[in-house]
Amino acid sequence: MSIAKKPTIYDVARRAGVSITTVSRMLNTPDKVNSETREKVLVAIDALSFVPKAEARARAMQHIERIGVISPFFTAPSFIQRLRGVAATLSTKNYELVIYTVDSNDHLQGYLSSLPLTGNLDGLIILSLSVDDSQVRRLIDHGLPTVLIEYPHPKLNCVEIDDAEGGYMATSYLLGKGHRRIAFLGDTDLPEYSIHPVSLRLRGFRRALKEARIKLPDTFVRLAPYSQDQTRKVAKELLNLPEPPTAIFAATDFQALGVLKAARQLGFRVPEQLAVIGFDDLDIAEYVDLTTISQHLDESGRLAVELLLSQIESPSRPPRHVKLPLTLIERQTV
Amino acid sequence: MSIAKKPTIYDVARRAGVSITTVSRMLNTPDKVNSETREKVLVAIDALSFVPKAEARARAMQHIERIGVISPFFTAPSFIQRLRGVAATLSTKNYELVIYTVDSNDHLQGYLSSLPLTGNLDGLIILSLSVDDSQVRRLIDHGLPTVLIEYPHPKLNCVEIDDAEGGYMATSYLLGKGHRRIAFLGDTDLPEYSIHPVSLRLRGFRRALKEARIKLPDTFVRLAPYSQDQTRKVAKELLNLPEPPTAIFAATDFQALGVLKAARQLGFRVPEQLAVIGFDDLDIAEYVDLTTISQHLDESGRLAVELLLSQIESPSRPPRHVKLPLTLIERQTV
DNA sequence: TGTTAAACTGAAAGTGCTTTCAGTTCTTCT
DNA sequence: AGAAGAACTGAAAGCACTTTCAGTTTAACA
Repeated sequence: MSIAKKPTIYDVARRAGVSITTVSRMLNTPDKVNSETREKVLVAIDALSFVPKAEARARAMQHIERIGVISPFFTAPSFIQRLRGVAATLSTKNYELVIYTVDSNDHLQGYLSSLPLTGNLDGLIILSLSVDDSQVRRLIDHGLPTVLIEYPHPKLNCVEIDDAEGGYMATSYLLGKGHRRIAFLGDTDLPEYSIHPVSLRLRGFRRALKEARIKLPDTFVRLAPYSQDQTRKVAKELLNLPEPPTAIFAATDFQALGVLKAARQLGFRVPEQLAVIGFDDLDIAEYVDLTTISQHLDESGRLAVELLLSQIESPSRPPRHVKLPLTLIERQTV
Repeated sequence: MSIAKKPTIYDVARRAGVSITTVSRMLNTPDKVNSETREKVLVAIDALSFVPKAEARARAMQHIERIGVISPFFTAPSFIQRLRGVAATLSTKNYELVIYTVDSNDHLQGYLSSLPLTGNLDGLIILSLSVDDSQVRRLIDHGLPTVLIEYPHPKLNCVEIDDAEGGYMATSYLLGKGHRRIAFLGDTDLPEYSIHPVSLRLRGFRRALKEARIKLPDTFVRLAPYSQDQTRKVAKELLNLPEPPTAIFAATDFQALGVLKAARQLGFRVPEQLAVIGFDDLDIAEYVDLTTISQHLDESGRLAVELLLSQIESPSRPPRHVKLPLTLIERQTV
């Protein structure tokens, strides 16, 4: 063994008979180099067992091309669909996507305090999680561009959803179809700290009924844990009431599915005997012909990435808040 | 207020009224700097809350364990469910999860050549993508522990699915229920390079029929692009045949959904007039009561992570191949 | 007071890599 | 065959620091 000098791209370039530029390109944007050249370089790299020095790279690159997403542990399909929008947009941009899933507030806390410091993120997207003022301060102080989805904050970029309006829309639609006995089925997965989207949807629901001067029996507002079984159980209770509702507004599509199944099992015909409207417009909604409020989940992810990138480019830009329009998707369950 | 740029030693030097050299020395060999100067520099550093960039990054990079997942651009729900298994398992392990989505073979090629070098990865999971020998060689040469899901390779750890067997199981089940006119509906999303899982499922299907001495009309094997519309269209063609099948084996749950919808639209009662069996056992399958072959998608992700971690711990261990058992889930569509 | 060595300091030359920009080659279309 | 473009490639200019080396100061001593 001779003097073990670490090979650099210069060595690789010389050996491969190309310029260092080409070697670098081969490493970073391989699709922009001819496959023959690529092969040559690869051979040289392997022969020298060359490893690019991370530190030098970091220096030369003004940004690291990594963006992080903090998401609740993704069992909920809506998170995934948002994430898909993020991934789709990012994949064309040559950014690395790092996923941090959190299952508790503590966990989130932890990420929020360490992530800005380690400094190897160009930007951060926080999905369906609420952050408090002090955490926001830290993010801003450390200059980590951030965008929030679903739980807005005045000092940061946000993609907001007008949940109350959505609840109002759904309810008005049901009202317009002549329903007067309308029930609400939401979930109980309440984050203790901030306003839960489902609560806002309920608020919109209440407002619509109030404006239509329809009194709402207490028994018509039900919350069930976010699971199929529980939802089905509660839906059945609703349908077994002496005077059951003629329509149910489920706060999420996922729960609408539970309602639909309960209805089927109890022999209610949809939409003739029971109308069901959901909220989200998950992929599944289309398969099961669920009428729902679309909140353009994929789009929200896309938008978040765009906000983030533009913030990364011009860090001094004031934060933007974008509210995605909600759309009523008429299908077969109302 | 906006603190845009991170400070560099130039900023510190200017502020302290010294040269960058001095700042650097102050940082690295403080004892070689006059204590007054030292004080000045220190003040400037604090004022700007300066952190040497590259160093911070290098440090951060060293201590964080990262594992990467290369996945086809995830529109298919099955990828997502596998990914979920990966994320779930990793979240307890204090690893960073980096996602690379690819949309073409070139793209994959690119990642495979650069990731082992610049990726800074401790391990790699390749999801539903086939890699050729030379790429495998490189992964091994560079000592990047890797596990493959769905497309196996002898030299690497793999989580395999016995697709042919699954096709056989599904078909036998249908046969057992008395069906004799059984059609197959697969997708056409064939990767040019290797054996497509759907082809294997078809193979199992054919074998089961052959063993039962049932002749299979050519019209009963259909391929549709992986989309709801297309699938529905093809399913309808099948059902509009003069002698339509009494059962359809859909190569994926996603397509089974299309079949179900087509059946509903054409007024076929399921399972009385048409039995449908899928493959995958997506979450949705349960909601729609689809009878299907479960390939334990979440579990495959979990397993992959475990194989990977154990390989990271003992790099010299020979590659393992694990075949997850398939399970027939009886629900309401057969 | 003049020397001289010790203690500092800053300009400039690396460090290993990325990226811009202009030039070269290869296609394709007319 | 020629023109217009697309696809590649390399020279050179960074990036954020570290290090060398040639000065300046300062201190100390005769």
